[in-house]
Amino acid sequence: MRSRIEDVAAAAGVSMKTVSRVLNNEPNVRDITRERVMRAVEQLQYKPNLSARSLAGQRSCVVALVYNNPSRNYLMEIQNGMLEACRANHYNLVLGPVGSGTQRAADIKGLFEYFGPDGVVLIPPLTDDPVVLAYLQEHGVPFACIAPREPQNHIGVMMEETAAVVELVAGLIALGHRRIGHIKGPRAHGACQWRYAGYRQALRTAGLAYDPRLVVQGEFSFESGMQGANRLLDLPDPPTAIFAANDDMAAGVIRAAGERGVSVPRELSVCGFDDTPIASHIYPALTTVRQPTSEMGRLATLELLDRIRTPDGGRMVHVQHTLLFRDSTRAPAH
Amino acid sequence: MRSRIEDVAAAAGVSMKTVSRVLNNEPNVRDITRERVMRAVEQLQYKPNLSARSLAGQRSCVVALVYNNPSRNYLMEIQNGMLEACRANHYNLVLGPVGSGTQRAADIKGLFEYFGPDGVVLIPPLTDDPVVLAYLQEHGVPFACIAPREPQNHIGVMMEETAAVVELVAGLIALGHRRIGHIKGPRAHGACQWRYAGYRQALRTAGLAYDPRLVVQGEFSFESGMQGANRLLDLPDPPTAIFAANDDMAAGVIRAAGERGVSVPRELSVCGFDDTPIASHIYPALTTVRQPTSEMGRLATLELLDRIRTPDGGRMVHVQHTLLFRDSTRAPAH
DNA sequence: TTGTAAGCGTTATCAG
DNA sequence: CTGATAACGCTTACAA
Repeated sequence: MRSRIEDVAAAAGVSMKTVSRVLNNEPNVRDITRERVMRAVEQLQYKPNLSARSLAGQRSCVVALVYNNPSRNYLMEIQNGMLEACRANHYNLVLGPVGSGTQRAADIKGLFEYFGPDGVVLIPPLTDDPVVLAYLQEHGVPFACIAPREPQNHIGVMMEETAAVVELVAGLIALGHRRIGHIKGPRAHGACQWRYAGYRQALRTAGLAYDPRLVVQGEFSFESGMQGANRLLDLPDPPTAIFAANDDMAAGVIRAAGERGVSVPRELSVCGFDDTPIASHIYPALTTVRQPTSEMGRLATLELLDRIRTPDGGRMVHVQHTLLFRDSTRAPAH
Repeated sequence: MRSRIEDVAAAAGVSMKTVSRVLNNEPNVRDITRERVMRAVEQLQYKPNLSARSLAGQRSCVVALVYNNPSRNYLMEIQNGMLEACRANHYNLVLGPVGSGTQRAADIKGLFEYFGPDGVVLIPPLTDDPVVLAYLQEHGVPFACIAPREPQNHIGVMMEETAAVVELVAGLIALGHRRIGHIKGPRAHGACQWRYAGYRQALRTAGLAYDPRLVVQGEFSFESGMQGANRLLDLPDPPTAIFAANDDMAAGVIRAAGERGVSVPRELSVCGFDDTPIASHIYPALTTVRQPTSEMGRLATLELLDRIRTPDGGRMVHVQHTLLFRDSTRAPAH
């Protein structure tokens, strides 16, 4: 049979409460006592019963990852990072997919009624969702945001996306490109505004005029990348380079170019954002920006746990990007 | 405050135990009583407390997905399917990544000590892992397998992979291909033996000789697909078509061909297996076999829950494959 | 610094 | 068929 806290107490010659104090890192225990308890825990291979702990402690020891439509790869990376942080802190991770439209309010309500997570991590595009944010704030649920549009109001993790894109587009300009197209991400994603801002800023810095015809709206999907590319390449004066706001769309651009007989990178340079596996698996390999996504999941969870444990704990952490110039970009033809 | 079972009992004018009986679909409750209780549950918006239930009921209401190194897309699909089945049955899903080598025994032990899942779903390559299977059997833990090498001994889900590959390779032969290469998946994956068997069977049926030089070992990775393709294309008499045991390797084949100036599908036909997103996002789009992966996760979970609830419950479910002939295959050049 | 006793919200036992 | 009462293993008062 599995050992209980009572057995540990007996073995260490102390009371249950003292064992509980040691296990929860509470103060007011002498070091000697603490050690004695730890030894008993070791010997008996004691593992706390999570259900009992939750029931008595009126907390769930659960954090939820709440999401809606993210790219599978992105979600998987975030999830892995969160899992790591959860395990290290004896928390459990619950997945909280929510539907769209009116469904999402009901879904998040159900998640809380059922699992009662002690806190929540939000990823785009839900990071900026007013319905979800309102629910969490009203119910006083601690939450951490990944890549929110308004970082100053929240705790969580972010990357300087604008700066990253400025560097990326400046790289294209340095190669000699003067007409650079952009395929935007969906409006609901706050991050896409940062990426668009970086595109414009890079042009401005280089003294290049902004041509609105070179900017088209995408939806982050491969197909929307193809459509966007076709629109841009149909222009009387088409761009020599296209920056798509994510890798899936950039892959769509490469595919569309291939189908039109436009050679990448000889006749068209393409770059994306995220460095998902597809970026290095398509031909030619994609120039893109790498986010430390898994690390962002881990850090967001850490900040969330901080906030859970202390009312004003947690802050907005910044992580670094990495530019990856690969085979899909080159100096323009002439 | 959240309503408890006691409140429901009071509202319905019955005892707590009777409410519990109704909630757990236990027998020995009159229909009238049952209805009365249900109405009270509705009115009070009663939701059971999971921790209390686990503590008292000596079960965790948790099923674990135990995995090791699968493709991210595959894992994500399985996970989604499991999540659906778990939610529908008021079970919680816990992710159980395990390391390799000696680590995996410790990891799975830790998973059980910590979460005590009521059952486990195994996916390749862990489905066939003797260490993991031994642990589960010794501890009497119910488990379901996805795509196991020895389906007759387990409950879970499988697809007729051999038959699928026979159809696929027969398709290549029908196009006129006579020298067809194969890049195998890792040995630890039982499924790869089925795929290899299908390749050989299709050749045999068509009366084509088996040439061992046309079969190379891969590791399911994009890179190993590139390596395998290079080895096959370096042969004095290279194949006109290559069947890679999964899509990532097939994508690697296309990339390697591109880098050598070999045109796909004009000079080389390529096909994969799984229909992951990359299959439709690379250029040319990949001919492949679709598995209903998410559905497999869902079905495996249902069989597992059946087995958890009744000692001999659960069986090996078969699911259908779908052949997808796309742009990466064509009749050979001459 | 430590211990005692009373819950936490269910399910299981066993009696009606 | 139904109900009172004792677990389940832990934490939180409160006492010492």
